[in-house]
This record gives sequence, C-alpha cells and structure tokens, in this order.
Amino acid sequence: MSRDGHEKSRRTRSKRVTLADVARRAGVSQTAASFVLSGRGEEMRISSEVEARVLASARETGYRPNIVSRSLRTGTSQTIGFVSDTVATTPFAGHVIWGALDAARERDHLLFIGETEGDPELERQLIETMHDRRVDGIVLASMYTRKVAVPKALLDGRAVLLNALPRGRSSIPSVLPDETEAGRTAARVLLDAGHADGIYLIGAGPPNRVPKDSLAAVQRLQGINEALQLAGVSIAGAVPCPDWQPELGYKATRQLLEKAPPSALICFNDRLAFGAYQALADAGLEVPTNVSVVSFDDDVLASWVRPQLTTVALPHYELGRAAIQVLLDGIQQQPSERQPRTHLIPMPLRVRDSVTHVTRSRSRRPTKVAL
Amino acid sequence: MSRDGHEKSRRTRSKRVTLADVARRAGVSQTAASFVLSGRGEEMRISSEVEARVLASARETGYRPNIVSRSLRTGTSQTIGFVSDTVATTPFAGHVIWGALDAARERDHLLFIGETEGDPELERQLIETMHDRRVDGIVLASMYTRKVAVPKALLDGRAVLLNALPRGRSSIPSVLPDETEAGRTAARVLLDAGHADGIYLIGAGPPNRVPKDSLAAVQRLQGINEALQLAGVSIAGAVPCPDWQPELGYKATRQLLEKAPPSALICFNDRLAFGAYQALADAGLEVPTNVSVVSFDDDVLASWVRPQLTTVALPHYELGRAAIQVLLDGIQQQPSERQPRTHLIPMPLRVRDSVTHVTRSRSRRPTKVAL
DNA sequence: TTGTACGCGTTATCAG
DNA sequence: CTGATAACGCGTACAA
Repeated sequence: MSRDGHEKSRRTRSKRVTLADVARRAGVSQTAASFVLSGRGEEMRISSEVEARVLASARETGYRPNIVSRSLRTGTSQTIGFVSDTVATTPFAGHVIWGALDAARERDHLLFIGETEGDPELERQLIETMHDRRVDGIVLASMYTRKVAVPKALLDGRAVLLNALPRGRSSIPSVLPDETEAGRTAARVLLDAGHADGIYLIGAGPPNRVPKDSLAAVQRLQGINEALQLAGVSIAGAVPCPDWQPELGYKATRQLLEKAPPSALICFNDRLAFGAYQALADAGLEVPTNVSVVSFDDDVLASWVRPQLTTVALPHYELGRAAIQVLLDGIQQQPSERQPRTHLIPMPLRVRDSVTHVTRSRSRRPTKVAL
Repeated sequence: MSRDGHEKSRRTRSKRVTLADVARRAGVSQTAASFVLSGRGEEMRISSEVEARVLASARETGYRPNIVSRSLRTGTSQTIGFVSDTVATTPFAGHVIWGALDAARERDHLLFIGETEGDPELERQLIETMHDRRVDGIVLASMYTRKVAVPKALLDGRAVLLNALPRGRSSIPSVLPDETEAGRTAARVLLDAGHADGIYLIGAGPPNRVPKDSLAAVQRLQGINEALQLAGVSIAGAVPCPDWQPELGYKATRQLLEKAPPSALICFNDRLAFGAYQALADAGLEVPTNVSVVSFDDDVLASWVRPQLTTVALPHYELGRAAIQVLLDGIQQQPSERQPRTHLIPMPLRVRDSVTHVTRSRSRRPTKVAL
C-alpha cells in the first residue's frame, strides 16, 4: 500500500480515483461508500465504524465524485445556463454575471454562459446545446429591459427571464429592476431639494416616443410623472433622444439651453447626463450651482465625472443573484406552490454632488410623499 | 406510428429521444445509427439505404445526442472552463469573454465561467469543481497583466494563462497583449507628430515604481523608452501614480502643471488620461492645441471624452479568442510538436483627436523607425 | 456490412 | 445494516 499523497504528487496526470477505489480501499461495498459520502449514512444506518473508514479512505485518496456520471444517473447536472443577447458592450453584464455566479456557487452550481448577439437562430442553438449538457435551468438575460419573444427551445426545461418580460402569454418567471419606482425616486430627489419649476427631461418625454422597445424608458417616465403630479409639479419640458449616448445627451441639452434656462435636469441615463455636463460647461453653467442633475443607472461614469452624479442605480448584482435564486427555487418547488410571476428588484438611490437645494416661494415641498 | 412533430409539439416536457429510439425507428442496430450520426458511415461502409433511414429517423424525432453520457464514455465534455480573478469591474472581461465565446462556439464547445475574487482558496475550489465536470481545459485569466502563481489544481488537466505569465518555471502556455510594442507605438505617435521636448509621463516613470506587480506598466514604460531613445529624445519628466484611476490622473497632472508646461502627455491608461483632461481644463489648457495626449487601453471613455482620445487599444476580443485557440490546439496536438510558450497579441493604435502636429527646430523626426 | 455486448462512474433497487 | 445488480445513454471492440 502506497502512502497517500504519493499519487497526488505525481507530475503526470493520474487517473482520477473513483468511488469503487474508495470502497475497495475501505474494505466495504460501493453502496456503503456511496451512502456515506452522500451524507445519508445515518438514514441508512451505516455503522459508524464503516462510516469512518469510508471517510478516511476518501480523504486519503483525495476522492472527488465524477459529476458527469452522476448527471447521467440522476438527470441533474449542478449546472445552469446563462444566455444573454449582449455581454460585451456594457458593464451591465459583468455585475449581473457576478451576482449570478455568487448565487450559483452558494448552491454548488456552475454557470455556462452564451451570447446570442440578438440572433434568434443562435439563441435557439445555444439553448439546445445547453440542454444537451443537461443544464438544470436557463437564465435568458436581456441587456436592456424589454419584452422578448420566449424561444420555444426554452420550454424543454426550467427557465427564467432576466431584465425582460415575456411577450404574450407565458408562465415563465421574470426578474426585473423596479424602474417605475426608480422614476419616482429620481423625481423625489429634486422635489425634496425644493425644485419645482424648470425641471426638464433629457432622453425621453411626453411629446415623443421613447427609444425602441425599451421598457425602462416608459417606466422611468411613468414614475417621474407620478411623483411630480403627486407633488403638484409639472414638467417644464423634455427633449427625447433616439439613443442614450453621451453625444445625444450633449445635443439635446444644447438644444434645450437655446430655449430655456433649466433649474434641474432628469437625464434618462448617466451617459446622457455625461453629455449634458459637457453642454452645460460649454454654456458656462455650473453643476449643481446653476443646474441640478439626476440620472439613472449608476454607471462607473457617474463617480468619475466632476461633480459626481446623483443617480438611481441599476442593481446589476442583485438582478443576477435573484435570477439564479428564482430559477433554483422553482426547481425544488412543486408546481402547486407557484411563485409570483415577476420579481421586481429595487433600484437604490446614490446621493452624490449634482443636486443642490433651492428655496422658492412657489414650490410646495412635501418632505415625504406617501404612496 | 405517430407522425413526427407530434411529440415535439407536446406542451409537457417530454423525455428526450435517445439513440436507441432512433435506431429502433429506423429498424437498424444502435451501432449502425451511431456510426451514421457521427459521420463515420462511409468509413464503416454502412449501406446508403440504411444511412438514409437513420438520418431520416433522427431528423423526424428531433434527436440530439446526450453530451453527458457521451462525456462519460469518451472522457471529453466539449466544455471549457474560464476562470478569472475579477469579471465585474472592468469592461475587460466582457470583451475577452466575448472572444472566448466565439472561438469556443466555432469548435462546438461551451464555456463555464468562474470568478476567484483574488482568493486562492476559491480559485482552487473553482478549478476542482470544473475538473469534476470533466472540462477539456481551463483558461485562467487575470484582469491586468502580471505574473501569477500557477495553482497546482491546474496541473490535473490542460490549461492556458490569459493576460498572465507563470511565476517560476512552468510549461503552461500564456496569451498576452504585446505591451512593449504598445509602448513603442504610443511614443512613435508623438514623435511622428513632431513632439520631442516636453513629453511627460502620467502614471509611471523612471524615478518610481509602477503600481503593484503590473507587467503592463513596466513593459509600456520599456517600450516608450526604447522608441524615444531610438529617436534621440528623452523624457521631460514623469509623475507616477499608485493606482490608475481618474482621480490620481487628475492630481498627478495638477502636480505636473505647477512645475512645467508640457507639450505632450503619455498617460498609462485612459482613466488617468480622463483625469488629466480635467486638470488641463482647470488650468485653461486645451487638448490638443496646447497639449497632446496619448494613452493606453481604448476604454469606452476614450471615445466619449472631448476631444476623443488617441490611444493604444487592449485587444480584448482577440485575447479571449486566442486563449481558446491555444488551449484547443494544444489538446489535439501531440506532446512532441510543442507550441511556443507565450503568445503575444498586438495592440492596435486608435488614432483620434488628442494629438496635434507640432514643428520645432530642435526635433529630429524620423518618419519610420526601423526596429 | 451489421448486430451483440461491455464499460464509463454513479445512484437506486432489492434481496440477504 | 450490507452487497450484488440493474439502469442512465453512448461508443466501440468483437463476433456474426
């Protein structure tokens, strides 16, 4: 009998030790070893002496179960598929995946990832390939909040939509940021600081449509309107943008400045706000002294910019984490005890330096707005 | 016999069709079906009539091989592990993973991902967990270019280091950006534009150490020095920064401006350059009219900033892609025909608007520097 | 040219 | 309490 540690230290890739090896070394049956190692020794009334021998044998040989063969037998692979439409461009994916990774690891699952690049055919292939690997479930993530067509391939197994709502009827659960409440939050920041007149919107607004099929845009707008109306304040104006990039924010703000002097800007995301900053600087206006700015997302930009941006953060990490939790909880549960269909994740406010307090006679300032 | 498509359209999750089903339906043996479907029908001289029947049967039933059971049999899982120290904070990971994903998909592999958060224990667990899933190989990626301790767990299988070099002796292959050449490129941009006097470094420099164990810093610096010396130009000065964040770039540049009026700045990354921009603006200096700026990385920032930054790009996508290629090629190859140990990926120059041409009598300006 | 039988490493069933 | 034995789905020597 070679001392343990000998085979472990071999440079050459040694064959992995199997359950049979562990059992043989412990002088017991494979069955006994299996029960002990799966923690069901008590339940099966395995003698504590045998149990000790098995445990020792496993430890000494550095035994690790072969998940592949276990999957073949049990049908569960301890594996989850994460497929998104775009992983690369925005920091969105990074933090979402981070949250998903943490949640998965806590429950001993590994994550497959895939990217569809918006191609439905690729999406189908990816989902099928993952099912071929017998994933326990699939998270289908969208880069920006919207309604998506649920691929039929998804119906072959468990699935959760992340940052997306199913188009049409579907019982598939969704995990989303609470954009409406975020809109209210942004508006309240301004209201609480005494702003009332001269609040302008950059990115979207009543007169025009919001970009593409973005749900975030309509919900943020709705939340803003709700909070403002509740306070008896109305929007002074809005400049819509077809796309939410710095360049567009710059142009929109310049356009706005030609007509009116704003007291505060609600930018529909940080990139627009970044553009707005540049336009304000060009016009000799100072943030927040002359103009207050609030926005959404909490992009890295928000804390790089001077003064740092007050913004309502997308809870990337929490979104990823919640998606995995919903997926895994759904697997364990009986179909009878259904979970709610859509899970809204709160968007926290990051108070920084871009909003200043103003006092105006005309402004009613409710310190707390009850909803 | 039910018409095909019937079982496919069932709402209830139907059991997947197996190879045995396909064979039975085609009226042939499993072996024959297996050979046909693995494309070795010719080789095994299966009658074309049988081949047609098998193919039809597979198509009609929507047969998909069970990769799990195949893995158990063959030992290969069509799966690669991608573990990095940090996936979330920088846009680095996104594009690297994108490249890895593409390369993997082209060769019918799926990617597991994991994040160590810099914790060696977590790293070991992750690698072992992936080996438990019988991955064909593992890419160990680092967020910033540096030397890493190769975890012993990695030696149980194939592996490639990405954006990292092994500390100490190791035969493990590495894939890295060519930072030294990038340094030369940055310097040449300035030289070609006629700059000679007044070139300052922000982020690192001769007098001080570079941040942490960053390889990028020393290699960029080395490249810059080489190119400059070759042109008979010497650095006017340098302000090192302990960390490469906008705030530090801002401070470093302010500090520099107190002493000297620079003609050009080489910032060690775009975030530093972003800070430098702010400091220059504060001082009433205009880019590129008064001061030219070059930097590294091609962060998204570089094209958001005004004027847009001329920068030497990190080839994120290509790095990820190359890592997978090296890994997969290494698997197929015999140990005899070894590949080179380290693979250098070129860093392309992105010419934008932050460098202006100057003409000075003192400057020798070699249009092409032969190396 | 085709079919039979075995093994990959586990889990699970069912007699001792 | 334990130990054969049968799956899980696929690939492949080996026999027919």
